[in-house]
Amino acid sequence: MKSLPIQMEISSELYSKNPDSSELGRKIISKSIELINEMGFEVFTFKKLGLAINSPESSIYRYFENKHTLLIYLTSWYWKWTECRIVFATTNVESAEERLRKSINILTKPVLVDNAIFYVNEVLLSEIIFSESLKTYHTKNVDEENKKGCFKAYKSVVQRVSDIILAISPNFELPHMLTSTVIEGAHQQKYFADHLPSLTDITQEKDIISKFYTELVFNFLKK
Amino acid sequence: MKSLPIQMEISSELYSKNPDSSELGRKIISKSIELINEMGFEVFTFKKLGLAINSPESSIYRYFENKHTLLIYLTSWYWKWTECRIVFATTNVESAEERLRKSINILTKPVLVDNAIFYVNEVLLSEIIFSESLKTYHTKNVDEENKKGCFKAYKSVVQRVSDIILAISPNFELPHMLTSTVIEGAHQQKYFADHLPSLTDITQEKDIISKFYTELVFNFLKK
DNA sequence: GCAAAAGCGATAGTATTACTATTATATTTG
DNA sequence: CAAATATAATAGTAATACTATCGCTTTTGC
Repeated sequence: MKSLPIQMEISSELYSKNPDSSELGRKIISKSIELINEMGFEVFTFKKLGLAINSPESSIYRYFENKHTLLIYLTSWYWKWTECRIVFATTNVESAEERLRKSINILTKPVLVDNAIFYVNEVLLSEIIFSESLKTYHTKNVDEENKKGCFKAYKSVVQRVSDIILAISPNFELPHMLTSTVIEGAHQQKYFADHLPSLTDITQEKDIISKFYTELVFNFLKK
Repeated sequence: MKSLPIQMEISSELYSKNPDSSELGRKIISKSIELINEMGFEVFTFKKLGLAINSPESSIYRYFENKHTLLIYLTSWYWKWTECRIVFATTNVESAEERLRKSINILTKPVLVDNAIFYVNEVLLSEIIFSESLKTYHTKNVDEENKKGCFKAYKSVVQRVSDIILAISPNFELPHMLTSTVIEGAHQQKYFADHLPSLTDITQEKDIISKFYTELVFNFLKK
């Protein structure tokens, strides 16, 4: 995708002060993506982030309540952006099968180029999503945060893909289940390949994950 | 399954002192299952556990290095036990298809009765596995813990199911991927049904999850 | 049956994390 | 240019996740 004149509009529930509105805010986003990727989300702290951008911890708290909220922000950003990519990849494509194929491709492969928004490294961000996005909703506060709309962007992507599935098989009753199985499954299989290889079968290229889920879906819908 | 004269043998890497060897140890296991289930793993602490069993925090540390190790222990216990259930359900069953069907059933449904080992409530434990077991390996120390053998019990289950799949489709190249997709997918879909319902399609009975993954697998293998 | 070892309870203490508060200075804005 | 706002610098707090010590009890090994 070439650089597009877009700006991700992130729901104001997800920050205290919009990080897109200031130099410091953009530095927070940019550097946190780098750091979370390097050290992992658990080890990452606002103190370390502050050190890395030469700002006190307390300044970061003006933008985000805590590091968990920041992760939700990053994840939402990613899903908004992914929705854009899906829309661009599928508009004017007549065949619903082809639209689904392209969507699954986008959802199951890590991002390889970085050029949409200058202060966001989409390649690193997608790595974070693949390995850490589970942590956005596997918490004590899921229900509360869900009510606040923290996961809207993700749901919207799932809904969009479900709609494509329904265009292919109008009577299929579990399109959301199928879609979320593919998305989360692809993330997990990549994680397994990197850390617990005996839970997967990846020896060669990792595109096997994408192929696997594509086949899984199309075999299921063709029954 | 009727009560069986078995004892789960848990690798000694997973504890400092074997909790099965003393009253206090068994109380730790028993109560931690209750507490983690009630309050969630994040909120659970050894301090709270100590309070609940009237023992000091420090005594618990004699059994487990930290609460994460305890979760790995519980998870391993569950997988050992699940492997037993799969073995019992599939021995003397001639048809590989039937063996696979039974295995998927065991893997995708939460446990409903509790009677294998007196100090372990298997119903609650399975709830913990469905909602929290991801947290055993989504950490900074995965690789290290994997080397120590912390996930052997889980891998063994995946291997066993993969073997059944290969008995059906000897040339299929991704049996582990398929198996772990089913296990983790079923856990996740239940979690979604409970907390993020728009990511799934569950309105009626939850057995739909089991049916979905059974169909998914058999459609895939029948191609 | 007794000495040595191990297990346990009670308590105290430490380092780190995840914030919150305060104030002075700098920057923006109306 | 005055008022509002943002930031830097620093300090402080509560909770968590351990670690250490010590005296008492129970177990065990001979």
